[in-house]
Amino acid sequence: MTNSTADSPHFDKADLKSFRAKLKRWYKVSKRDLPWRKTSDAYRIWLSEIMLQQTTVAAVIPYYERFLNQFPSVHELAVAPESHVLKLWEGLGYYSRARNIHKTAKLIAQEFSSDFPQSADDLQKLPGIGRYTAGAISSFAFNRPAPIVEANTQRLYARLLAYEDSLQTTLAQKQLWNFAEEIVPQRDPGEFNQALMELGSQICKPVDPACGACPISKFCLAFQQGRQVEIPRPKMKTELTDVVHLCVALKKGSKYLLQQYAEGERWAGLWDFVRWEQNDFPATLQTVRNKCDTTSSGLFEDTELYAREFARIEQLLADRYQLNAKLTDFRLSIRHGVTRYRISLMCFAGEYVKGSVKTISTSARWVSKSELAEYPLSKTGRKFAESLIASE
DNA sequence: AAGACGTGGGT
DNA sequence: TACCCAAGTCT
Repeated sequence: MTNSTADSPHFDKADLKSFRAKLKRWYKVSKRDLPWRKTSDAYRIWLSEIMLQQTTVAAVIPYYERFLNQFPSVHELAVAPESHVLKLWEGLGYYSRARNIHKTAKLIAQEFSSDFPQSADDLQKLPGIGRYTAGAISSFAFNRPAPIVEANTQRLYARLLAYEDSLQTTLAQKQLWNFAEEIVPQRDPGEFNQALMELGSQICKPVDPACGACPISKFCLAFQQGRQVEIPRPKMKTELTDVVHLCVALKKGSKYLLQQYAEGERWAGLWDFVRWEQNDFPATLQTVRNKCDTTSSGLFEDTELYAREFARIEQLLADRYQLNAKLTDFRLSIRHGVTRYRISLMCFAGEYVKGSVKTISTSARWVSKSELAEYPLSKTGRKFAESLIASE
């Protein structure tokens, strides 16, 4: 092997052959028994790859099973309404994946008579399929010798090459893809690629890599130099921004007001109670929240505090949506992170009085308690809904 | 080309 | 607690 800045091949022929053989032998006995490894059905491979984007295996498995149960083939998926797809995706995150997988299913059913393209280049033209996913489907399902680079293999390649520079640059990515291209075999490329990923996740871990158990450590430049813990270089960390959201479950009779997030908004396609960002959050409410976080008893006795704060939220609702309501309850405070935001969400409940709900959203609906279960809600929306249902 | 996009688990 | 990370893609 040569150093990481060189563009010449990193393995000679003999090394490469030995590398592949050792990796293969290791994978045969070490591979995990995962649902999507029991099939070569392109539809199932595709679904698993989309679900696994930025998502852990443990989180995916139950979603994968449920999804397949509901949509056994691309046809069933293609003819389903988008809301059903989103409902099955609820809680998994990155919901554009669900919208794209549906879009692509329709394309494949209609334009390709339900047959998946086999080449990585053609696959990559489809919504939600980038270079990695295209290579994965092409190699796993069709045994085409397409290279792959994702989190596990990226780390593995970087260590094999003792790649010192940041991996986030265009140049680094290009070099990693070149390396992947060099090592992928003509014979059993799918198994080879999966073996690389498995090795990356089980042995060549981000922290505390198990080099002692690694079948290919003798080819690893980082290991030879004792630098496997410092390679790859850690990513630059991004600052978190604190934001505050207010959320109100407005009730008219026995129905709650729900709105659907629009295209381009966070949680697009999902539904939630009336909810908005309110960063000039009154300090007094901050106090309420803190009290709620630390103790629940005693909080609800302070009726005066509540009367004052409810009035404030009612005013915000009126100003913002020309919607009149009578708040009755401070239900819960939820904190959660979304990428680079840390959201403090305060959830209130109350009775609708008057005003047009169209001012909230063009797709606002009054929904009964039982119907609530059928709508795809955001994570926090679901928590809130559960707490409302529990106390009814 | 940097930033947006969600959530849960591990340390 | 706070921070890091996970089978990326899109704009």
